[in-house]
Amino acid sequence: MLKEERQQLILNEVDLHNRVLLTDLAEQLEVSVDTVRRDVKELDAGSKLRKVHGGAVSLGYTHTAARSSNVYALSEKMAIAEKAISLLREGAVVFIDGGTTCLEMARMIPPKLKLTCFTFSLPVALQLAGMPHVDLIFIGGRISPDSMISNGPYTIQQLSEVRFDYAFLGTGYVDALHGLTEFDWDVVQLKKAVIRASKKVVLLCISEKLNSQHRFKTCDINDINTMVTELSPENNLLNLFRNQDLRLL
Amino acid sequence: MLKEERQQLILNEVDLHNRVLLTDLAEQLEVSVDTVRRDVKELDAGSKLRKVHGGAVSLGYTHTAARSSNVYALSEKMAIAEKAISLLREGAVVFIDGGTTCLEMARMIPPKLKLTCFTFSLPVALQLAGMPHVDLIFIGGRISPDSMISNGPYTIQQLSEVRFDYAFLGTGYVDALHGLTEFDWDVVQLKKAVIRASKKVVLLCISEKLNSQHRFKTCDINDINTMVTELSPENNLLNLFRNQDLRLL
DNA sequence: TCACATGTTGCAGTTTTTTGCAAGAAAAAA
DNA sequence: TTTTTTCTTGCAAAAAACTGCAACATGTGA
Repeated sequence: MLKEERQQLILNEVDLHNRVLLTDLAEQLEVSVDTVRRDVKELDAGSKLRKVHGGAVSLGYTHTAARSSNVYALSEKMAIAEKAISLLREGAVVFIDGGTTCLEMARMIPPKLKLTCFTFSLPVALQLAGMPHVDLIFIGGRISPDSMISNGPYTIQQLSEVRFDYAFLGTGYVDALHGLTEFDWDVVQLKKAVIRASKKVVLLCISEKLNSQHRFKTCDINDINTMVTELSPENNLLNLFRNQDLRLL
Repeated sequence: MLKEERQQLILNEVDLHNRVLLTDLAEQLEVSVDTVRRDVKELDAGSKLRKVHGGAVSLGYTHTAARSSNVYALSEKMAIAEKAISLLREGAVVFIDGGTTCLEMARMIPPKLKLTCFTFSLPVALQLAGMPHVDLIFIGGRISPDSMISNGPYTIQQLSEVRFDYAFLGTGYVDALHGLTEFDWDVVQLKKAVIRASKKVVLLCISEKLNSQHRFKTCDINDINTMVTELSPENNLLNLFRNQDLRLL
């Protein structure tokens, strides 16, 4: 039997049953487990399936969320994400908000860093689900079609039952005086719940949003422990935020 | 024998059998393996077939192999999805399982049909989240990186608090005698919880899976109300399932 | 016709690929 | 924790691929 042929059969089997054992495949194909293992390794390298301990799983689900081509101010957001990541410690329990900046952060989590991540954002979850070293817990509820995050009383209730070391939050608007504000009342309730559930709150915020505000208030600036922008912490634009306990990064 | 003629015969063989061994060709054509090898190399360079170690495979054959983006047996799954969708009624509260068949079903939900959909599959959720007429509720919990679904006690507990009109389920393995079985014990617990939460259970199952089984049992065939395959309900392959209360579609 | 270039084929020696095996490491299970 | 299973690594045998070479056929031009 040709290697090619064998690998095709492995793919069939995996796609059909979602998950198969190497030993089962070996028996079925009448080759040694080592051979199957090598085949599966190759197919994995070629992104045809995913190799796991003892077997292989189908890749049918995982459209590895290709970054939607046009993210606004991507380079700034990547800079923010990079700084935010430097706050992560092995074994930490963190929450990651929705939004493109937080999504960028999720994407940039180092592949060796073991974390427990909570999120209620589908795109963030999809991103993190592809990382085997990340223990991912999705906070369910009614999904809002606009933001792709779960929201509502059920979600908030679940947030009341957990506790994060760090919450990495985005915001619609931020102002030194008026704090974090949002367009949506629902979103404010949700973010409040996240803040209540976190020991420390890190705000990821592109400098363009500084000194803007809207109707509904999430929290004061003082409720934030660390604010991450793409600017240097010494930048004059941050002067109004240079106070008390707020750490700039 | 002319080289041209010989190469044509090689192509015929490849198209006929999808794969051939160089040694077989050599014997058949009564030339040395080296000659065949050189021919195959040329044909490969001309994209007439694909040369692999020890033989050659047809291009169509490898094309189905390189379906990283495509779903295995897509047309069958679409046929199943279409039939399953015909069971949906305006305003129904349904659960949709993970897996490519169910994902296909989610994708094909008519744009005017108002539904309340529950799921614990990230890809399915992502698909449904884009549909404004669908009220989507994600059942949260720890996300398994393999299957992109939430699982574990938390998920199961939440499932115990809801009630669906219909649950559209996939399965790893199905057998008339042994019922629905899975590779993973966890998955079985989860599916059991779904079945408990549903008034009616619809199994979406490609015919290729019929008469296969694995270690852990989800339920008996009798616990399923409707089984949907891509086959006509009268097909002989379904004879073993033609019993009692099971409705074939 | 002859000399010569060109292309094809088979052979031999060497290199590469594939495969299975075994021992220790790592991971999962009990 | 201990036990079992799986993974990794290195190795060796077998199969296949590659290379260079020689033999042979075919065609070309003098």
